[in-house]
Order: sequence, then structure tokens, then C-alpha cells
Amino acid sequence: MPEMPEVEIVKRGLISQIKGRKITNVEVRYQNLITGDVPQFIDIVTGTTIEDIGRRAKFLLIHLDNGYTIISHLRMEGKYRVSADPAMIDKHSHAIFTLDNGQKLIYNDVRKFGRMQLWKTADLANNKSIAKLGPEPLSDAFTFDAVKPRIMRHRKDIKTVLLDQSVMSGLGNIYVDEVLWNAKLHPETPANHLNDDDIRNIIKYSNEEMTMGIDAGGSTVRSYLDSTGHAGHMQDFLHAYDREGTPCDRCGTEIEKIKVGGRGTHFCPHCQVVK
DNA sequence: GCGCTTGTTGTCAT
DNA sequence: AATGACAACAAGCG
Repeated sequence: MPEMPEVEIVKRGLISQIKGRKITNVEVRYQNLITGDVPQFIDIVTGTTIEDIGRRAKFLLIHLDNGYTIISHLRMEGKYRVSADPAMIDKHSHAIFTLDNGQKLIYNDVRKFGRMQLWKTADLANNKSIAKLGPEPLSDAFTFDAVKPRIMRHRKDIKTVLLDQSVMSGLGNIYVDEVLWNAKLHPETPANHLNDDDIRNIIKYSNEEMTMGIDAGGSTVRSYLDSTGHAGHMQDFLHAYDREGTPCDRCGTEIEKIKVGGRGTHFCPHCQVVK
């Protein structure tokens, strides 16, 4: 499901819906959802108050008032839903947090790829998953000097490199295709063939696409919904992703779909040429 | 019904 | 160190 803009929308929704609420009960129905000891997770979380919700790249950070943070990753299909309606709970609801206002924070995940992990808030930077993340768009660290060497040290396809969260973080399969379309870069261009203008374009369009995605409430191509159950509408503004067979918005050539690094990849064969 | 696809990441072998 | 294959899982599509 979600890339950085979608996770940001979920974060903002959760802040308005559950920030300041006390968690009175925790039910974990799918044990593998929790990385670590499940009874200990339930024990530490129950009775705490949600101080704030943060985000790093595609990781949601649910800060509790006892010094712990739930690091939550939605992976492909994870969704949060805040509701008092029991009908919102089904066979794909893997964790249910009861709140002190009678509502429940329900974690749904059809494919069960998402994970939650407890970590001491003061030590988040040392968490293995967080520590390896490269700079993310829209942050102060996302500079030419920081990004260029991280990209140029690879000879893989630029598409695969931009999906590597340790190079830079936040982009996923949709937004990478959009950034490369905007930058007029063929997805199979070796990363170390890029020039400084290409790097500047990647930075510029990564910032632009992340901002657009957030402003549009995220992309809903298949299944993404925010924590209030609403779809995003960024999909209406996509130039490449899911557009195979339709004319390129720049030149009219049909958008093609190929596999790059095992991922479905959409591009304009006329505008985006291999260097 | 089978095979292939899907907004991700972590692990393993080379 | 970098790279590619594969794994986790369920459902929809042709």
C-alpha cells in the first residue's frame, strides 16, 4: 500500500483521531504482526497514553507516555482505522487497541506483511530499520551533496537504486516511476551514469511528487485508504504509473510497462531514454 | 483452476 | 560491499 505521502496522511489522521487517548486494552490476533515478545508488547502498551504520532520515511512512530514507541510499518496493505463500529473488525484485523473514549484503533492487513515493534523512544535512531534509512525528500538532510554520492556509488538501474531505502527513503514503486518520468530518465539507466543535472532533477521532482501526493491525500490505485476510510486522489495526476497503453502527457507516445528489478515499471519510451 | 500480479522490506548466498 | 533471488501472504484477474 503506502509510500511516504500515504504514511504521512495516515499519521495526520491518527494525530487528529487518537492523540492524547489512553489505550485501555490491546488484542493481538496475528502473533507474527509483532516483532518481539507478544505478551510483553501487550503488557507495555496497555494503560499508556498516546503522546504523539510521528513518521520516518514509511515508518509510523506511535509515541507512548511510558518512554516507548510503537514502530509500525504498513508494508503493502496495512491500514489503520479508528472506529467504534464492531463491523469494522473482520478476519484481516490483526491488532485492536481499545481507547478510553470507546473507540478502537484497528490494524487491518490482508497480506499480513506489516509489522509492529516496541522501541525505547530515546533510542529510536539506533533501531536497525530506522538507522539504515537514507535522507528523505522534504527534509533538511535531502541535499545535493548528501544524495549525489549515495546514488552514484551504485551501477544498478536507477529505478532499483531509488527504491533502496538506504540510498534515500520515502519513494516507492508509484512515485519512483513518476520522478523518473519527470526527470526524463529511463528506469534502466545505470545509476552511476547520471550527471549533476539528473541528480538535481531527482531531488527536485522527489520533493515535488511527495508534496503533491500529500496534498492529494495519497494515491489510491488498488487498496489504500486513510485512517478515516477515505481514498486519496493522487492517482488522477499520475503520468506514468498504471498508465501503460495511454499516451504520454508530454509527447503522446504510448506508455510502456516493463519489469525492472522485479517490479512493474512504467515509462515513456520516447521521452525517457537510456544513457 | 492455474499462473501471474500487487504503493515493501528483510535475509541469504554469491 | 554490492547485487539478485527469494520469502513473508492473500486476493483479484484473464
